[in-house]
Amino acid sequence: MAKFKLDEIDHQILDMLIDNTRVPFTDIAKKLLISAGTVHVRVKKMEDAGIIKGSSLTLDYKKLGYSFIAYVGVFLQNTSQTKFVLQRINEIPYVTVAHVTTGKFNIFCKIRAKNTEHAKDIIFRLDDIEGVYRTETMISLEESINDKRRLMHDIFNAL
Amino acid sequence: MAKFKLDEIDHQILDMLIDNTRVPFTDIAKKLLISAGTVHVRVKKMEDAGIIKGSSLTLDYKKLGYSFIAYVGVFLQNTSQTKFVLQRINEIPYVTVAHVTTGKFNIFCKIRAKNTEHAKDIIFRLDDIEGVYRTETMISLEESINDKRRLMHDIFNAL
DNA sequence: GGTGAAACTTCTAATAA
DNA sequence: TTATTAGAAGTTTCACC
Repeated sequence: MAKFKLDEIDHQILDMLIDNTRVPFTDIAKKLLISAGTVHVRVKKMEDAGIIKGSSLTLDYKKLGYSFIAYVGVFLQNTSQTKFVLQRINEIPYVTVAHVTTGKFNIFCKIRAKNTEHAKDIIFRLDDIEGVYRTETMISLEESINDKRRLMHDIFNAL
Repeated sequence: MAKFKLDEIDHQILDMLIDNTRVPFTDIAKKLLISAGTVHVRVKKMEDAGIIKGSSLTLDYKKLGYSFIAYVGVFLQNTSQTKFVLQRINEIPYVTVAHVTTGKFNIFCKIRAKNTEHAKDIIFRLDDIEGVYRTETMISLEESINDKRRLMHDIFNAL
């Protein structure tokens, strides 16, 4: 795959879309003083290149009754089981993301649950996976998400 | 704020939008055998209720040159400094999310960097924050993101 | 609540520059 | 590559169930 080079216009388009994917292309065009057709072509190109992988809603999980977040470090009996255990972990929908990591833990994952009771069930389920030696849980008392826009701004200035 | 109750139609609408926020309301309407106007009204209601907080692009950070992910546990000299340190941490755009946690660390955050060199700079910057005693880094060797759709499916069936 | 149609806005692809 | 254009498609409102 050829390396895709984004220019300033592309950056600005992404910048406008990153916080609201439903911004009309005509609005973007007006702001950037280009035509809506150009916006369309460029977005399509970025999609084709895989830079834009998709779009998603940001939901308020608290309002949906899922206010519990924790990180769970997983110790394996043997690192050769990593792939297998990772697959089992990914079968649990309440695990939002899992990482194979260096350092203390072999696998490290984030879970989203209704409450402590529910979290307990999820953690027990993780503990029960064949090859898992033990787990260690860190409960999130407060989550502070950084604006994607700021990272993007930095990415663009650094590129 | 009055508790907002989602019904089956709302779930289905969210289910269609969660993976692609630009799905036309007319498509959703057709699939759910309702009118496009109804879809519009319901989405607006969920936005007003704050269930839908926004929408965002999913970008391929690797393709943008940011292939390094790590989790950094932060030890504070004193927990009274939590708020202050959290604010300093959030000023770093490469920190995508930070949590105040129970357990080993006081604060726990995820960083996204270009490479190890860049990550080093970020971690040093974290170390340099006033009130930070020391940090502990776990490098992600492999990230496996779980489909939001699956969590949502479970949330809806549980509600 | 929901509908369906009208009025308005946006998208998209073809063509031209 | 980008702009223009025009028909297709989507959004949004509103009178009426």
